[in-house]
Amino acid sequence: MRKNKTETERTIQRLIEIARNHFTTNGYANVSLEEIVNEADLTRGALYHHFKNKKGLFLAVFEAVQKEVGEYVEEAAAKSNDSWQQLINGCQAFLEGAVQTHNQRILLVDGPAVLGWETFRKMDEKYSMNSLKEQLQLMQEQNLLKPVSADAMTHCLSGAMNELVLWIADYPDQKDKIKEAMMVLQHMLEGLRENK
Amino acid sequence: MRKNKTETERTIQRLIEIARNHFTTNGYANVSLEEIVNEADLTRGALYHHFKNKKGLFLAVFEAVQKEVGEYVEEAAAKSNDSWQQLINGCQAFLEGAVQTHNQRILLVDGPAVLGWETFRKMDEKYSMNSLKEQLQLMQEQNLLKPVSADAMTHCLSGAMNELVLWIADYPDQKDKIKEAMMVLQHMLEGLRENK
DNA sequence: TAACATACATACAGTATGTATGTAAATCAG
DNA sequence: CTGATTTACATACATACTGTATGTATGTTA
Repeated sequence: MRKNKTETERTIQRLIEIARNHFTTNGYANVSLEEIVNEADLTRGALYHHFKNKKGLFLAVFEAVQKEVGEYVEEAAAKSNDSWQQLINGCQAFLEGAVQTHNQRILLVDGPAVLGWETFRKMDEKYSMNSLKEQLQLMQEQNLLKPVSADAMTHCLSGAMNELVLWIADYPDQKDKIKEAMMVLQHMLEGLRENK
Repeated sequence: MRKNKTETERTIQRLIEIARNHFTTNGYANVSLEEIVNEADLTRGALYHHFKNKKGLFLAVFEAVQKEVGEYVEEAAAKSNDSWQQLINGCQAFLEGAVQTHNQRILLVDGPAVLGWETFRKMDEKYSMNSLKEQLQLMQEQNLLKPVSADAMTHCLSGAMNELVLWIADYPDQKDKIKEAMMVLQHMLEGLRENK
């Protein structure tokens, strides 16, 4: 080979990064692979060597973004020992993480449409949704939450936050909007809290 | 002209209906206009005469679906005089309406991606979201809801329901899932209720 | 060093959108 | 009633993009 393994890996990462930029700013459908490989000083042959097709490239980008946000959420949640506070921290971190750098377009707009709802949901469950669900189930076992369907709760919360992200992303004063959103979320969660 | 006005209108409606079927079953990106016009015994020329482009056709379909669901929601809400019950009725009707006949793919998956988030949100606000927001604001004025951002509440609820629809749609026992979802929604709304 | 694999480049085929142009029928003007 | 114009399409074509097949140089391994 012309290049050693790390060099090749860097090529792949570079393609992912460039693609990520294009996808976030122009949207999946409006991005041609030619633009991407041009910027990477490669040809489409190289791209198709490393990725199955356009969707495959998007999948790689999607995973990267999701992993990034997921880690940010976990990190924030871990800052507290109180289950309830962990949930709140995680929610806020998700809003913050998904809003920034227009991740939301990849995660929430193009993601479902390009990958298909089935694939999208599997990915979402694997990363962000799963940890949320586990947290909610844990809290149910601790009698902190009412004994209603954890699945429904998970999707309810997840959906609420996804939409809130897209709402927030449109405003310049995102800090304020995140506060407003968190107020609502906290109240809603209170409704699910088990009253002792 | 070869045809009178109603005849022309019927051509347009036929195209919208056929397109709707194709979009719901195959998704926007996997539908070629040729398939659609073939089924309508027309050519793409006809389609481009009545619609600006593929996106324009989708927009027409999207509007039709949204209007349909919106009317179903309004109708359900109007069955009660109690504001709180109206909200509950409306929420349930939305779940039912959006779930059926795979409307969800057009409304919630392809919609944002194809139209772009901007356009999608405008449409969504014009139809479904607007009535929800008005209802929430009304309830706030009646001191039924806590005085938190009505915007945030609207998006929160709307997002929750959207995601719930997509979750529910995957199950054969949708009636049960809708019940589960409504349980969670009602609890969450309780958290937003103003305690006298 | 010969066989093979890797990392690309190049060329091409297929398919889809969108546009420009053509045409028959219907309506309208006088 | 007849010529002009508009409507509702069809046809033909230009363009763009994806995906695939093939070629090639370079590195690796036996």
